[in-house]
Amino acid sequence: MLSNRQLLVLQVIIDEFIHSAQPIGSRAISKKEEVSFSSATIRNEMADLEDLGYIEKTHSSSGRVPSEKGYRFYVDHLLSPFHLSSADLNVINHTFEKGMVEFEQVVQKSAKVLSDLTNYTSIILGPEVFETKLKKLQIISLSDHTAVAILVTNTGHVEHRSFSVPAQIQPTDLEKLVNILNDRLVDVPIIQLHEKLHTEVSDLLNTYTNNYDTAYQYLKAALFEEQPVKLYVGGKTNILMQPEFKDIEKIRSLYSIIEKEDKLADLLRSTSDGIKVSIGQENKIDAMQDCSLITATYTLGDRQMGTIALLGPKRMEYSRVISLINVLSNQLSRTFNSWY
Amino acid sequence: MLSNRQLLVLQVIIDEFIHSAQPIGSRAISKKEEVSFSSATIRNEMADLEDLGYIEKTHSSSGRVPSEKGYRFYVDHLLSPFHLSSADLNVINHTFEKGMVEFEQVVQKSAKVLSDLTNYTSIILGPEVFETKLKKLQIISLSDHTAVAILVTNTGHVEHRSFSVPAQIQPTDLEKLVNILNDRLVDVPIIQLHEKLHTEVSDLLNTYTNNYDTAYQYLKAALFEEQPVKLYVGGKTNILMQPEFKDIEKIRSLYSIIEKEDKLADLLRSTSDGIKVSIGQENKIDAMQDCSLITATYTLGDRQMGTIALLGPKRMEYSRVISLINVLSNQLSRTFNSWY
DNA sequence: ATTTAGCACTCATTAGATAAGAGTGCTAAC
DNA sequence: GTTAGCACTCTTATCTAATGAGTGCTAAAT
Repeated sequence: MLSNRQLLVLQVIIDEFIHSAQPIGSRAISKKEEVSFSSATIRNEMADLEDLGYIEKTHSSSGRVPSEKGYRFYVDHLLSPFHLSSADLNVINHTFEKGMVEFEQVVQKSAKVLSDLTNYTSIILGPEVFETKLKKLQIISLSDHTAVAILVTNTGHVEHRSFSVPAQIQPTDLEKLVNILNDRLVDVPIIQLHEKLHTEVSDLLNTYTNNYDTAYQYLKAALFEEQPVKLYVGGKTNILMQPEFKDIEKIRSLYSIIEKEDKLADLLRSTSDGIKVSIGQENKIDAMQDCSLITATYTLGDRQMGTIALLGPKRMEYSRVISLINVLSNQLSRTFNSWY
Repeated sequence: MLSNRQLLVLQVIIDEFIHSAQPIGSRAISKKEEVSFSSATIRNEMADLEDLGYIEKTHSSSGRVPSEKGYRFYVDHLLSPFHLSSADLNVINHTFEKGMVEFEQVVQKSAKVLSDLTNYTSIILGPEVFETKLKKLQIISLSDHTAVAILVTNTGHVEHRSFSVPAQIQPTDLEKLVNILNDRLVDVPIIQLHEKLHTEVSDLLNTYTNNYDTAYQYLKAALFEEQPVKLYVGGKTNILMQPEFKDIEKIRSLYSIIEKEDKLADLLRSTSDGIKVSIGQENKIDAMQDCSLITATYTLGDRQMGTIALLGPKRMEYSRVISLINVLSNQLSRTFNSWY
């Protein structure tokens, strides 16, 4: 169990290091006004903290740097609730106050705000389509052999896909097909669409000429095959500002992860409720071993809807960042809930 | 006027430098099999080439490096037609052979192919909407106070925007409005849409109740206000591989340009027909002073439709890259033309 | 009149050597 | 328990050769 003085010393070291990115020496600590002990005393405490694994030296006579265990302890026990500046709150509120009515827009702006305010890289996943239902399905012929299929959800999301129409299918066939599908599928949750298509609709279609069947195959391929991940990344270049990433090799490996959207999406999707902080090695992904990832979920009703995350160096402004993410994920939840 | 031998020396220097990124010395040149002179002779020629401004030293006793004037001369006069490897051609053909039917898809894939094959950063602008016409306009009510407007062009492009519907407007109002608009505007080129809306339609609408007018204002705002630039960038991280960008500061300033899509779009839009190479200072943009930008246009009929570009270090594989861009822009033109 | 061999000279890069400074760990005194 | 004092360690910066790649020039060879 750490003594109060050890807690204080650890706190000061981490706070200072977060700002300076430089190893912290005993003298620097003893000079802080909340500390009233000599540097020699601090040195003794530091030696103990090092033995316990909370801090490290970069070389035998250097100041101390937080270890991952140190960060972990800091995040779990030393984080005082942070008072966001009214400037920060203003920026966020200002973003949300103009009436946005589209998922994408809201999420994209959120990602931007978050990365701008923190100077880290923001990643937002979702929203997932649990509650979204089919509002309308439509096929519009463009020419004899091409058409575009459009799917609209009750959330205002529009999915579309062009496809080429085989010669044996008439535009009227497509029209009838769409009518049938609309009859049957409107208000069906998107997530069940695939299943419903198989069970209910294909029977129905089989009673008609086989033209419908082919047309249906095409339509299915066009609209439902790939549900691309919706991932929004903001402030990619902020990484370049961090002194811990002055090494091009590190940047490269980190960027190559960020570009792999599906990997990243899986990572965020696996998050459970609430705010979670992964520090360094706690991250499964190799290239993130020098990073911290903070994730929070936003919800619609009691349903988890998506994840909002921030990627930065281990030396993160945890306190402020967690508050910001908190505010923002709540704001997201509130906004989406207000729509339905 | 340069002698044949000077041309040869210049060519070898640039070719070598493009591959090694290292200053080229006289001995290395004299060893090349196409060169049959001693290093001393080469040195004399190099001194002349330097006086003429085609090559430079990095310091007083270093080998030579091409100057921008040298690159310019190389591109203008020394570029032998490059035989693309069949591997390269295969990759490109393979990309285009599966029946893609959507602008976006084609352009996106092209950007990816181009950056993958070259290891530079590809930027594709467009396609512009000269020839595209309105195919269908639609408004779908999502709830009492929100709706989504969808615009479909004859090219299969779908534009959509959610908006909130003021209380005084009824869903039926919207329906009527859309019917009127569809009657009048289908097959009107997108580019004239704005104008036509003002001249023809607003008169028409004014004869009805003013509800239409408000609804129309909303619709206009939702659909036509901002025509976002369609810019596709591939291989952003390839920049990190280039030895000339080992300086974080340079990377940062270059990325900050790439992120400013509108600036970039303006840059590409200003391109005239054919292939154009901008080397270093020839680029207007400060952050690109160490880069070369190669642009080509693709066309629909005789109409310039968009621009395809490649951004890399001045030390670019001009020959190969230009051939690739050529093939790809032709392929783009061919694909689009085959659709209409 | 070219071309080339030879050589002095320049400059970047590297390695070692030294000095300064920051910070520690330990001991002994308070 | 706390602190002053001091030896010790390691980093960083600066300096000095030493090395080597490459040039420019001169004089000889073709």
